Amino acid sequence: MSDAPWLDDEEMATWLAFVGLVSRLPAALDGQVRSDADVSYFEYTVLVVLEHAEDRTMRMSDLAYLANGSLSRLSHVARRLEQEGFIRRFACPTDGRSTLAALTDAGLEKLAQAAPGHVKLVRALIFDELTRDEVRQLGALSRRLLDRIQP
Amino acid sequence: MSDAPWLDDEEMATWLAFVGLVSRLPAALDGQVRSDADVSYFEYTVLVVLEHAEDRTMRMSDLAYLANGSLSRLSHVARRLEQEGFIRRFACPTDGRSTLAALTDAGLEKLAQAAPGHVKLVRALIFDELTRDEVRQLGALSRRLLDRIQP
DNA sequence: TAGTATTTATTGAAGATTCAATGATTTGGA
DNA sequence: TCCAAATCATTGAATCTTCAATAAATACTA
Repeated sequence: MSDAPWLDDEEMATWLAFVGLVSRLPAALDGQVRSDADVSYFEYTVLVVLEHAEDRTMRMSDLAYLANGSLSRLSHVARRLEQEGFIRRFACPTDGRSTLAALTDAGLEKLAQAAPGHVKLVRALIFDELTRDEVRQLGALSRRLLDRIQP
Repeated sequence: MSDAPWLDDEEMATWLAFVGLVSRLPAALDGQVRSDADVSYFEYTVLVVLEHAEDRTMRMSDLAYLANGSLSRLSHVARRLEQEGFIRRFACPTDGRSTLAALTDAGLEKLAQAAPGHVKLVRALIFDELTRDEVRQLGALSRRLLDRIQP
């Protein structure tokens, strides 16, 4: 129980900066899509994932996974998005347990509202700060750390 | 409005991994402190920040900043933490607008409950995966990106 | 094939966070 | 000094998320 050595100074400094980033970035992203298109960042992500799916359609559980959220969270959000006409849901023809969600034209317009500002913000916050090598570094590190977390 | 070029493949791959990490890490951290000590990760962070403050005491607004949360969020959380006896609040003697929050002995015990598991998890998820050079890389990148977000 | 376990999705309730409004105090300038 | 502006913190309402329970369909196994 006590066999894990504490972090040294360099690890601690890294951890503080990294966890600060992880804590603050979501609010920054959320603010932009909310003011540009009146959706949360999670809602925006759901729409983006659907946009890139075949037939703009995807199973709820796959959608939840790719949007980095729980199925329950997605289910609540999908109800709201469907009520506002940005997605529609229907039973999966090949597996009776599944529900498919599809992006509507209105949802596509919603995306068009938020996307330019989103790209601009991601550039301003992340990529304008990094050299090409650093982009590769960040990508490689992120993929490895993500693999440790994924269930 | 359309002068921001879209992300290229390498940037997009980096962004997807990074935003996935940012989305999923909080839940992983939250799960550990919640099961070890029945506090949220934000509550845990508040206690940790207080632990390292002079006299284990700090102004609410400074505490909110260092714990990476809004003042309103802290205010709600502080009420809960105070009710459970982990912190106490009192008026600042030098500035009548300010409230000071102090960690109690019970709060210190609470920290002791969560800290070993937290260090172990942070090691398992982050530092066990990285070489010393990569720790420095991640720290340097995180600090620069954090500086772009800070208000 | 029957019966059990697993997967998929939704729901309602409980709890947490955000937003806007409020109040109190201090700061700064006329 | 006095007044307006800014700072600090709290609160309640609205919204969002999590958790546990439920239900339906499919997969597995004897």
